[in-house]
Amino acid sequence: MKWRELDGTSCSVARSLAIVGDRWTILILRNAFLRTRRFDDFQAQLGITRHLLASRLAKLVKLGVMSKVAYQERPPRYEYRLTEMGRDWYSVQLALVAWGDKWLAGAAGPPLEFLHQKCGHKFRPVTVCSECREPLDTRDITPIAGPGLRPPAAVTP
Amino acid sequence: MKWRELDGTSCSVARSLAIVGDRWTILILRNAFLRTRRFDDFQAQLGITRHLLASRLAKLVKLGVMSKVAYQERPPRYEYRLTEMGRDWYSVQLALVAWGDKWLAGAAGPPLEFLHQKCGHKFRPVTVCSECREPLDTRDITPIAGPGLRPPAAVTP
DNA sequence: TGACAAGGTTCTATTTTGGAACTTACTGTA
DNA sequence: TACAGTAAGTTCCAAAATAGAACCTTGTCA
Repeated sequence: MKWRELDGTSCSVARSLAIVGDRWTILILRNAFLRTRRFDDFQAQLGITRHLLASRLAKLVKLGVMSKVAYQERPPRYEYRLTEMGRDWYSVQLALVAWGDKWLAGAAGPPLEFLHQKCGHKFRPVTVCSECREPLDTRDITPIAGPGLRPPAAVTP
Repeated sequence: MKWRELDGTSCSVARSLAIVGDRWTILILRNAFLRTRRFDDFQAQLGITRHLLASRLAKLVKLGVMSKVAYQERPPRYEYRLTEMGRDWYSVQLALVAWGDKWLAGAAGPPLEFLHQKCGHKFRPVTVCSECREPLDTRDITPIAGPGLRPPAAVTP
């Protein structure tokens, strides 16, 4: 299977990956959350080649995850900002950070911690059920067919 | 920057990506959560080439995300199961599914829905603060240096 | 006039994938 | 005994993506 066939599958994981499924894209978003906005800043911070950066940013803009906004007219200069869709990616990033902190940080502890302004505490993100607010565990969850499911269901669930 | 340099960086996103940062790996884990365990089943369900599947499974085993267990002796046959580290990946997958469902499912609705056995309801995963249990919003969160932070902090946060 | 800046594009070499066929070690059937 | 089948890989070559560096464009500033 080629990658461009992925977003046609009937699976939200696959469809998400068709957009953000390469590592550079995820790192670009990470830095966008840390307030990076300009081409040269992304390039310097990430060490990505300019060629790939241009193509990834264009893709993110095309798909609505970021928007390209002129911040001056002469000469024309642009910056890249997260859209609402892009800001919403934050929950995935938090989950990714939590996983890395738990399993990969080792004895040194996590490289970054997070402060929740609303309550003033350092926190970990916890994924809970929208209905009962209990933390979710794999074994308590049963996937069922949704309205958008297309066959072949068993092949690409 | 080459990919093998990534896991040396002082960032949990980058370190996580060094393990699960390609699309096939994430799809392998997706199917593992749907109870796939054997080489040929992964291959048939995903349409991945056998070559890549072998290399990705080997990597997941080496890094402790999955384990390779013999399920018969003669002839020797193996299956791949999620370890605790692998099962813990589920929160990331849930976040990914939720993002895809929200932004990519379109009018048809999500392809899969999830039932929470504990409360009996269909649910969405919600990411909340471990301290105050309020849902997290990007703008309420401030990253601060953690114990595992190594310079250059500004370059690869 | 020349140096500098931001935001790209173009070029080639290297690395990674995709696709298909082949291998190994056994089992079950004719 | 020969032959087909199964699970889990490995090998090979062609096609696609990435890395690294240089170059281009439009403008400002000294």
